Amino acid sequence: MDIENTVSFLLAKISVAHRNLTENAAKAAGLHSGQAFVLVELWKEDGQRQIDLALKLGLSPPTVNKILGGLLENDFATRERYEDDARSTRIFLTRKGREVRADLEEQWKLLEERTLGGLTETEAILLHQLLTKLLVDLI
Amino acid sequence: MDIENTVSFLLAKISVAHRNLTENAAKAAGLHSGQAFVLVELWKEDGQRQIDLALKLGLSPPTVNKILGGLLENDFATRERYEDDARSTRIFLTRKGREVRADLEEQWKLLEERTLGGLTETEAILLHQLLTKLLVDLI
DNA sequence: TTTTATTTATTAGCCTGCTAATGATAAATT
DNA sequence: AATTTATCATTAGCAGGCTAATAAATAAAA
Repeated sequence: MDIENTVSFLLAKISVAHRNLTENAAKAAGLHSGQAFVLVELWKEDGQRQIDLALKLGLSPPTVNKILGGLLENDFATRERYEDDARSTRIFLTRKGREVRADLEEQWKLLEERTLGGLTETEAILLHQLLTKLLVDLI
Repeated sequence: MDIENTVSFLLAKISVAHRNLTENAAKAAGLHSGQAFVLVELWKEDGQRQIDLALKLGLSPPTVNKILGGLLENDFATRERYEDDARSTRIFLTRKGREVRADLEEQWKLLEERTLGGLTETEAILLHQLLTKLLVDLI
């Protein structure tokens, strides 16, 4: 078993390198990468409960909770008690949280170009298809 | 710019999911994932300096330093001063560090099967090629 | 030779992930 | 109705990453 010659090994290496790029992209928009992913989810549907965010993001509730701490602290979102269930809270975007979207999307475009820069168009499409399939399998 | 429809977004999602699987694989061999990657490097060449490990692994020196702390503490490796340069240290495998290899390789094989289980042989090969190219570009 | 610059390891502190454990609330069972 | 079980948010604590800052030693330059 040659560990280094596996897809798993490649994925691990790519993860670290790409995560650094992602962090830079988010930083250029005034965010951290984790905050960016939560915002993407809130842009799709505002006012979600933390547990639903965690489920949709594929993250643990404590992780989401921690990320939300940063978003609240930096005024990208607010937390309100859920009327129908006192255990839950709902997360709402602030104006700042809504307006950072354009900025992040621009930075994400640059990130994508950086990521795929060395591949041909055909390779990029193929990679996208394969990763989509891989993600479905991993979940 | 639809962030969710990018390779970068897919990579981020896959990273989290796959990292959890990797951690489990390492755990089954009595390791943490970071320790596994350092050991892979030491199995190729024993007695390396920390800075060289960091360079080859594509990690920052503090990260390697922290991971080594766990490896030393758990008796997988030892740290010795470098005779020719008092700034450096050399990391050597212990017997335990050498013997855990077979175990990790077995677990890694299972990890790889889990990772690629949903893909055909052709897709797996294609993915391996594309990821190899991607990694080279990202570094 | 003396000074300056570079390199190496390390520490501190942060973000992203996780699991385990708590407390509060809601739901289900008896 | 009372008890038990499940759910949700949160805290604590850990590993894997990072940058910035420090101390010590080497290398380079004056």
